[in-house]
Amino acid sequence: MAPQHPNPEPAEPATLWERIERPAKAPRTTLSHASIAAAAVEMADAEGLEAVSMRKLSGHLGVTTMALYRYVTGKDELFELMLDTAFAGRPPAAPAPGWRGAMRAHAERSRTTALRHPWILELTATQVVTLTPNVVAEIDAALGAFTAAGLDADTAMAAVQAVRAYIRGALADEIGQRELMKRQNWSDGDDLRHAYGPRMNWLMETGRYPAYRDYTKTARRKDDFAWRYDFGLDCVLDGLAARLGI
Amino acid sequence: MAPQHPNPEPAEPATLWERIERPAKAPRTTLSHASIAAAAVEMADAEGLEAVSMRKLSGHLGVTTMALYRYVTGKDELFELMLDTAFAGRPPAAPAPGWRGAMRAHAERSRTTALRHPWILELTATQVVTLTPNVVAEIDAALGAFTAAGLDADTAMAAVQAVRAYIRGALADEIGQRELMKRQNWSDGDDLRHAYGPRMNWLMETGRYPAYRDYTKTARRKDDFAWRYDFGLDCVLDGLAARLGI
DNA sequence: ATGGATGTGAGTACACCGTACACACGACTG
DNA sequence: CAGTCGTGTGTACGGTGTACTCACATCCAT
Repeated sequence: MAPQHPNPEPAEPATLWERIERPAKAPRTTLSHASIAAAAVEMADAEGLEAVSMRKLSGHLGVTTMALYRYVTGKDELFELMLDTAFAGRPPAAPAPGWRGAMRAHAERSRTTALRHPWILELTATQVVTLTPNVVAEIDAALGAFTAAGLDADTAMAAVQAVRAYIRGALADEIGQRELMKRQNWSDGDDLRHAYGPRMNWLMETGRYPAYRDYTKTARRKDDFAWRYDFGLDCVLDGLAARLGI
Repeated sequence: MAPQHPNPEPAEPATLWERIERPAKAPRTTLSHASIAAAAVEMADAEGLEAVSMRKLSGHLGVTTMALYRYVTGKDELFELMLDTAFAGRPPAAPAPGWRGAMRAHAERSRTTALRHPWILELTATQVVTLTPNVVAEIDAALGAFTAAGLDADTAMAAVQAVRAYIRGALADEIGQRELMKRQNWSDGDDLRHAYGPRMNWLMETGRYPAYRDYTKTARRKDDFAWRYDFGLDCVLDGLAARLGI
């Protein structure tokens, strides 16, 4: 055992964001948090989240696998980095009037981001820590919009969570369906339901799901994602307005 | 190459649920879909979803790994089986009056199930196919509740999806926070925020998130999950009632 | 009753994954 | 000019999902 250093640990910066902030000495400048994150996001966009492995990512960057671990303590932190990158560069606070406008803008931005980076939903469900700087900024803005309307901290957070919960769930639904269609090169939802059929048909044949069966036969807006998204969002916002008197 | 059978493939049952239905000849009866699913659910409940591997599961069942593949085409189908099992045995349609009662019951059942099997949310986000028989039954019941109130198929589905989207998102939030607390043996949310601190504190110190910072200091119901859940649910239901005139 | 068909579980093997560890290089600081 | 420390390299280990082949138990038709 070596001379046994007196201080067990000097003062490791510990958190990822703190480490990023100070620009590092830069002896060799091949890699950076930004370049790693960008490459990972690109890979996930193109081939899906499960295609992002430390090996493939390092190969894509022309670097050994273990080099990544200088910037990231493990794959979890890589995911955090990706998440924050996906939510970066979005309009800080669109010129929307009142809390309602702010929440609509928030919802629209969320959908745009999720459609561009479908793996986000998978990530936020798996990941333990999802509160990256850009995500916190988003929540902070929403929170501010409600407190500005006169709500106390608890109620404002409850309102924010109600809206964000809906957004998250609705997007998870939509993305899930879209990914299923994409995976099979289907353009139309009818294709989906047709080849989804082997399972769905059999289930429907059992006659146990009359309402669902009726829906599949008579519905017309089965693929109108945007309409359904806005419809649900309006319900939540209406409910908030009525219930909180704002 | 053997005599080259004329029919390339006789007629494989293909879908998991179809295969389950017919009980199979049963030459050896060590395993069954039910026993596999039950063991997997038990493992996931106890040690988390990531602890469920084909090897560990087979070991737990006293069987070789590959034996499982006689009942399941791959891990995806195992997950499907688990999902369906988790949603099984729930009261088919509680004696709740009207669509509103039905949706409240639906929401409560969903929360109970999610708290009992936290891995469900992780699963539905990752899984391509989440429409297992028991899940479809749930949707069918909800759909029926709305059509009974006079809604057409499209609107009824939009309403169902609005409610289910909120439920899904809200539970994902709650479960995520609870899992984070459980993972560290924290009992209180303050513990969470305290040790979450290294990251959170630093972010807050930047002063970039005034509203969020204010919330962390003045809020009192930070851990009242049930209250927030019901609050958001009521908002959605109020919005539906007002917007659809039901 | 008996012989073959049929499905079951065993065993082996492969490719891939995340990451721990020890080492070599090279630019900045003194 | 010399030393240091951050940076990237190489190797290795344990774990994963699953494809393939083979021995055997059970049931059905004879």
